[in-house]
Amino acid sequence: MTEPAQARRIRLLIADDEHLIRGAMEALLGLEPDIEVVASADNGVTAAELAAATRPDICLLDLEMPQADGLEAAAKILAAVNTRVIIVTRHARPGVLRRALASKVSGFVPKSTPAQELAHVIRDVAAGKRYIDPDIAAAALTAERCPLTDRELDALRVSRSTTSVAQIAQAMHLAPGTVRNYLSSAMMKLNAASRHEAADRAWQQGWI
Amino acid sequence: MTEPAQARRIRLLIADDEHLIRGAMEALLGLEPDIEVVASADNGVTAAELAAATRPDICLLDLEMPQADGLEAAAKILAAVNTRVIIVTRHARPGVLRRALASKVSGFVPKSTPAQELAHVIRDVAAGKRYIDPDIAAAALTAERCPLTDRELDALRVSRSTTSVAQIAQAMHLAPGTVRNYLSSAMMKLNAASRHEAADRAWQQGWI
DNA sequence: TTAGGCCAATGACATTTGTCATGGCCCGAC
DNA sequence: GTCGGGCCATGACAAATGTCATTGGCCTAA
Repeated sequence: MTEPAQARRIRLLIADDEHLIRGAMEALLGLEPDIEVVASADNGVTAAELAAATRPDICLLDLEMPQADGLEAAAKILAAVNTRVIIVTRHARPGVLRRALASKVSGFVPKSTPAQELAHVIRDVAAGKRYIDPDIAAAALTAERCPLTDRELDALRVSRSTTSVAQIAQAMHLAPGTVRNYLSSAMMKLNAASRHEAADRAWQQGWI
Repeated sequence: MTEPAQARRIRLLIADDEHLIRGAMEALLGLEPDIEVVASADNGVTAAELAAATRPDICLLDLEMPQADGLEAAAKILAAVNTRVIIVTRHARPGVLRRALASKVSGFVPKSTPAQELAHVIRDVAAGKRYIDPDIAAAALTAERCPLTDRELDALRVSRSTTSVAQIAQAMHLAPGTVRNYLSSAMMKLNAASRHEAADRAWQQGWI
């Protein structure tokens, strides 16, 4: 072999909207001898563009980002580029992990992970393994599966950004009464006392 | 002088609830020759305890922390220890800056600050200066002053954590109708269509 | 084919909200 | 002093909200 082990470094893309954190991760991970940061973005859209342009081995995506969140970006990237995705998140809502895994994400870690361990995870994933933070996995497994129907989820989603039932109905092209029914049944299933509470709860669980 | 300039390093306390970020800041700032990280905490209460124990020159406090947030911790620390406080925050709500300055905080920066610049800020503050992020300052100055009365703010505060007016009324020891009036007038002043919207808006502005 | 689930809609209903008019209290201006 | 004006508090009223029962179309699995 003419090529030492060092020569084939892990090419890494980092996406996080907070400059301080992104910079810190770049600096700390760049310090590792076998990791090379080849791109960094502050939102999901440019992350996808840069991934297409630089074809990194691993993409480290923050879940909470403007324009396109980590999951949307992951979907776009994985469809276009042969790479692996690790999602980093602040609040690990159980349902999100389920959706992340469904879209072929390879790693899922909270921001409470020490940088040292994050480097380990990156190496593991680069080697073809998967890594899911044990706490998040446990939470996702103990968490009950979503009891809501598609339209109920839709209604809750829309209700998060609107005030009146009339607006929700208009946005969904439905009769107001129908919307109230969906919201009502969702509230019953989640035993919430108002649609806001229901929407909150569904969001906390990562269902919307 | 037998003591070189290097010998008197800036003693720094870091408090942030996210391990990844805290670790990154410790590592990056500790790399600076004139800065020494002497303590780190993951919540406001232990931050205050450590500040009392280690008496750092500068305390770098995240605004969003469990147990006690950055402002509460700052108040406790400044009352007990002769030190300076820099607040780091994710979402810079205008009103919070006002309150921070009222409690003698010396610096206020968003998490979008590059680490390099953060080091500058630390040095400036250590030298007795103040530093306020220009964007946040501008937002705080252009932001209208709170038009709400004390009771209205109380009602909004409580309404964030309760569902029904009846509960709010009980918590405030008022008749339900009175509470609805406060909420109503607050909604009018903030032209919101529901109390949740009003409470959200007031929170966004940093009034509660 | 039949039963069951989801979707969509409607009408009646009790409750909860938000709005409004009103009155007492205190304080500063004239 | 007394006259507004702001804040606090209340109850009455109309509108929006959530609940419930019911209907029908559609699709899927047994």
